[in-house]
Order: sequence, then C-alpha cells, then structure tokens
Amino acid sequence: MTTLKDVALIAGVSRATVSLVCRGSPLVADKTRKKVEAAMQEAGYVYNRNAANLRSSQTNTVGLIIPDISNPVYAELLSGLEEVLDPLGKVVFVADTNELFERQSHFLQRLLEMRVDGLIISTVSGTPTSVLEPYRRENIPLVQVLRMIDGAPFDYAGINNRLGARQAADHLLQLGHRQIAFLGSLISPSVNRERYMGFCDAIERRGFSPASMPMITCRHTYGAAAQAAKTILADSRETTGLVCFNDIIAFGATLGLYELGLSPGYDVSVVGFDDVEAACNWRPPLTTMSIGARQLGKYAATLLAQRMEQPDLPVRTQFSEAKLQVRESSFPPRK
Amino acid sequence: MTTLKDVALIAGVSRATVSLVCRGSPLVADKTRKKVEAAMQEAGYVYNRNAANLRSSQTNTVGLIIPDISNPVYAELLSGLEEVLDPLGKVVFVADTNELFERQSHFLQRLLEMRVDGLIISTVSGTPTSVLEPYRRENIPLVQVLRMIDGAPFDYAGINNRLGARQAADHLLQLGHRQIAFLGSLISPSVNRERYMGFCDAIERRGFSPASMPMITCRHTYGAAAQAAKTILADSRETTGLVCFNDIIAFGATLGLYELGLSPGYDVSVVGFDDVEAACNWRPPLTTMSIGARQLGKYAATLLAQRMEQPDLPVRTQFSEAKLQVRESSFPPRK
DNA sequence: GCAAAAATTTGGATCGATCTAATTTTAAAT
DNA sequence: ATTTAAAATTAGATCGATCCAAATTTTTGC
Repeated sequence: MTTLKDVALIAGVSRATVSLVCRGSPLVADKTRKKVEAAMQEAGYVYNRNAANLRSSQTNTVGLIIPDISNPVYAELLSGLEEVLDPLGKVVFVADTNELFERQSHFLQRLLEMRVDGLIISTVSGTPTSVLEPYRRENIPLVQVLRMIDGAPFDYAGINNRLGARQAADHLLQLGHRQIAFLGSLISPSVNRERYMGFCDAIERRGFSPASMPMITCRHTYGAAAQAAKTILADSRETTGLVCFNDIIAFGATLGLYELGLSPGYDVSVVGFDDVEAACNWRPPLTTMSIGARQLGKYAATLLAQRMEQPDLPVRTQFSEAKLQVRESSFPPRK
Repeated sequence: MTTLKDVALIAGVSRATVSLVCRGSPLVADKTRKKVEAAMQEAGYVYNRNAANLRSSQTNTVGLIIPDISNPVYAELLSGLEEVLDPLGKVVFVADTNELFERQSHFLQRLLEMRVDGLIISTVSGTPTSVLEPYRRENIPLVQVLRMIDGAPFDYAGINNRLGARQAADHLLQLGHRQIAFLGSLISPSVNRERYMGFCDAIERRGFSPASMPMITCRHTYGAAAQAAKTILADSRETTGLVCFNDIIAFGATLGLYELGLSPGYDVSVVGFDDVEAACNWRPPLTTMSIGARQLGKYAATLLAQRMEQPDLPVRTQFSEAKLQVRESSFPPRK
C-alpha cells in the first residue's frame, strides 16, 4: 500500500506538498506539481479518503434517503441533486428504505457514523421527529424533500399537494366531466390525504358533493391500479374521469382501461401526478401535475449547500406549486 | 465531538474496551458491556467509521456501479445483493453511470479511494479492461454482472443472452407465428448483438431467413418503443409477433399497439426480456424471458463474499439460463 | 487455599492523511 | 547588492479509531 510518504520520497518533496497536490491546491508551483504527479503515477498511488476524512472532518459525501428507488420520481430527484452537488465535489450516497421504518433508522445511523456532510431525506410515512434528533445535535445539515415531518426543525423542499390535486380535479371538471373518481395511494397515507383533500376542494368549489365521487386506494403497481380503475368503472359506469395519486397509478389505470376495451383520453380521461419522464412517452401521453422533480432536487441541494455554508440560517420551508401539464389523456367527455 | 476516550472516562474503563463493545466483541464481560453502553448513551457518542476504516483497512462497504438506475432490473438486482450483503454487515454504495463512460471512470476512482471491500459492476458498453486494472492491482474483489468485458480476469454472473433470445423467438414460432420482428436496443450494442443473434438462430433453425424478418433498434423509452412498433407494423402489416430487447421496450411496444387500436396478445404477440416485477402486472401480463434479477444479485454477492474470503480462488464466470415466462401477451396468431 | 488455566482488560503504537505555524526559496523594489 | 514582500515548502502534531502483546482478574481443579 503506497502512501503520501512513498510518493514524497520519489518526488523528493515533503508529504505536505504531495497532500497539497492531491487536493489541487494553488499553493504548489507548477514544476513541483508535475514532478509529484509523475511520482504518483510511478508509485501507483491511491488516495486514501478515510485518512483524509478523519483528519479534516469533511467527507464530501451527502446522504440521500428515499422510500422507493423504483419510483422514477426519485431517480429524477437524484439527478437534480447531483447536478448541484457534483460541481461542489460532493458525492451522493443513496439509501432506499423501501418504506420500512427499520431500514430508515439503520441508514440514518450509518450515515451519521460515516460523517456525511449533509443529509437529504424523504421520510417513511409516520416517521417521528425524534429519529432526526441526532442530526440536529451533531449539527449536520439536513433537508427534507417531498415529505415533511410536522414541526421538525429542518429545511424542507416540496410541493403543495392539496393545491396540486385540486388543480388536477379542476382540470377535468372544467373540461366538462361531472362524474370523476380519485385513485389514491395505500403506501403514503399522509400525502394521500392531502391530495384527496385537494380533490374534494375542487369538487366542492363547483358545488358538487365529494361523497358522490368514488375514491379507492391501491398499491403503486400497474396491476393494482388497473384493477382499481376497473373496479371504479364497474361500480359507477358513468365515471368519465380519473384523478390519480401519481403517474405510476395513472399508468396502471390506463392499462386497465385498455383492457376493458376503452380508449384512455377518449372514453375516460386520466390525470396523473408527478410528471415523471415516462409521462410524455406514455400512450396516450399523460396529462399530469408536474412537480418538476429534477428542479426540486436542484433546489433541495441548494438549500443543503447554503446551510453547509451558514449553519445558523433560519429554517426554510418551501412549497412550490405543481403545474398542470395537459396532454392527450384528458379530453372533454364524449356526448 | 465525543470520542472513545470520553466514553471510556465516564464508564471507568479503557478506550480499548469501549472499542470492543462498539464492535460487539464477545470478549467483554456482560457487566462491563452494560456499563459502557450506558456511558455511550450518556455521552451521546457517535461511532466514527472513518477512523475505524483507516486503522482496520476494512470499510464494510461494497460499491455497485450500474448503467441505469431507472431500469427496474437494477433495482431488483440491488435488492438481491442487499439480501446477501446486509447480514454480512456490508452496506452497498450505488452509483449510476447513466451509460456514460466518464461517470463510470469517476466512480471507479472514487470507490477505490473510499477503499470499498469489493465492487460489483455492470459496465458501460465498450468499457476496456484497462479501467478495471487498478482493482486487480489493489486486490479488491470485483464481480461483473450482466455485462462482461471480454477476457477481463474477474468473476462474472450473468445470463446467456443468445440462448434466451432464441427461446423467446422460438416461443412465437412455435405458437405458429411466421412473420416476427426484433425490437432491439440502441443503448447497449453488445448485449443487443447477442440477443439479435439468438433471434436469428431460432429463425434459421426453422428453416426461415432472418433477413425477411424486420429488425429495428430504439432507445429504452416507452415512446421510442411504441413508435418502433408502429413503424414495423406499418412497414410489414403481416407481422404478428414482436421479440423485444427488454421489458421496457416490450411495454412501449404494447402501448404502440393499443394506440393503433390493436390488442396486444390477441392481434400481435409481444415477448419481453428480463421479467421485471412490472411484467406480471402489465396489461396484458407480459410474456418474457425471466433472468431472475434478484437471484442474480444474490449470486453475484455470494461470488463477491467468497472472493473476499479467499482472494486466490480461480476466476468464475457463470452464464445462467433465462427462463421463458408465458403470460397473456403471447398467443397463437389469429386465423 | 493455591497453582494453573481461562477470561477480561489495557497502554501504547499505529493507520495515512491534514493542519498549523515556521522556514526556505523566489521575485520585486530600492 | 540588499532589503522586503510574496510564494512555495515543510516538520511535527493531530484526527479517533484498532491492533497487539502484556497485565490483570476471575474461574477451575485438586
């Protein structure tokens, strides 16, 4: 195992100088740098980050804890994060909790022990504030995304779910649909509640009764969503619009419609939520509420970066607005 | 920042003993352990992994480099890996190259510097053996999955692509289809070549000419695949079967069929490749070649674990067989 | 109760980098 | 040429754990 010392010996300089070269310091003269780099090459030197981290108490590592890696929203979020953190030399350590509280606790502890410079987290449903307490105590910058723990003293970047869902439902109502249903989530009860409330808001504002509109929850799989859509249409044949908890469920719903021989967008309109990349590639292209996951990731990373700079900034929580993205899965109802 | 020393002071024992407690050593007496644990609690102690790693040259970290996190195959692979590595106390550091060679090089270097205990990698198309050389030199266990670099001196766990694709095509031929097409990948040329050869094999063995069967490549998006399917059906109306490079493309193809007003499985049969979890949830449930991604992940992790134990084991390469999973997207052609 | 064996505990060296403050070298100004 | 300022380099302490061999305590057998 070759170390700084070996390289220093070959290059005929001190360990400190080699260290400076490793870190790309502007302090070393060009000539020396060349010499050292050649020596590194010759020695087959590999930088030891553990040693560096120990001394400098900076790991250039950021943790990301998410509940479901297979949901493309989080992949997009990650890509936004990296766009901001990469140039800062930070590398992102991703942990997928799979919506399990135990796993989340495990990763929280592990990342703490790794001394990440910061943490970005979308908490498992029902997480108490207390599990984040060690981060506050150790003064490790932490940003919540998409899911927020009530009253937790941390920055937050997410969207206004209630308003977004209201707009989604309103879009269908405005197109003339009079019987619409909400296809909700079994996985994320708290967010589901918000979005369902938004759905109800829209209906009430038009003077209709939410109670007359079907609502059904399902897991986030195509099969479950397809089944849910079929159930709704079987129960209330006159339904012409589906407001879905997210795009995954919307995708599944369209599959269910196809299976019934119906034409999504023509016979029954479908609106999703999230606007993942696949939404515009879907057939028919999916009308959905865009949350701008990439952008949100960039914003969350920025919040984190700023808090790393100034730990004493006041806590900031931002709810951005989801934007309606009209595509071909929604049309006025057939006469 | 509290350290072992602080805890030791409170508990009235030596640093070494506290260290043993941290690592769950059976050497310490029960009474002492209790005392130390209480002291840790009281001091709010957080284990410092960087310090530990430096001294012990074991990080209990395994790197995973994959080309596309949004492809569920890799999510399933990861879950298989974790199933084996978690009980060993190893944590997986996932890096998504997004099929970019530069990013791959960057992560390879970074993980080396982090001193991961091992690496599992699905290389970017066209990766030369040389970029893995440092891992051989540093004697870091490395296992390739799904994609193999010719002649690289590392363990490999993957599947027989050519045979798998042959079986996929053969399934359709056996059902009676006489005009079938191959919907290939633009993203992964080497694997695509293998699978296309398998497709041709099946056709030749039946005495037909592969040249008469359409073949078209596309990116891994629903939109691109839907378009490709439509192009094929426009060019050769008599096509009744589609063999797809993977499930994503197969999904897109069925969407294209729906869009044409055709009924996938009934009018045109579709076969995928991978058998991701969504395949059985698709509508119609997708006939596909199962590669058992989870199982493959478990196997790759086992290879890695074994090599960690015994670095001098001979190199092992295993090509398992993809298994045909017949579902409703394939039927005999209509008369 | 005592010697021998087994079980626990421990001090001090060590891992490989960074930090600090001081020293040496080079360049600029007189 | 000499002084001064700026640039580049460096020695030695340090980060917080683990390792090792030795010291201590407890248990066992007779």
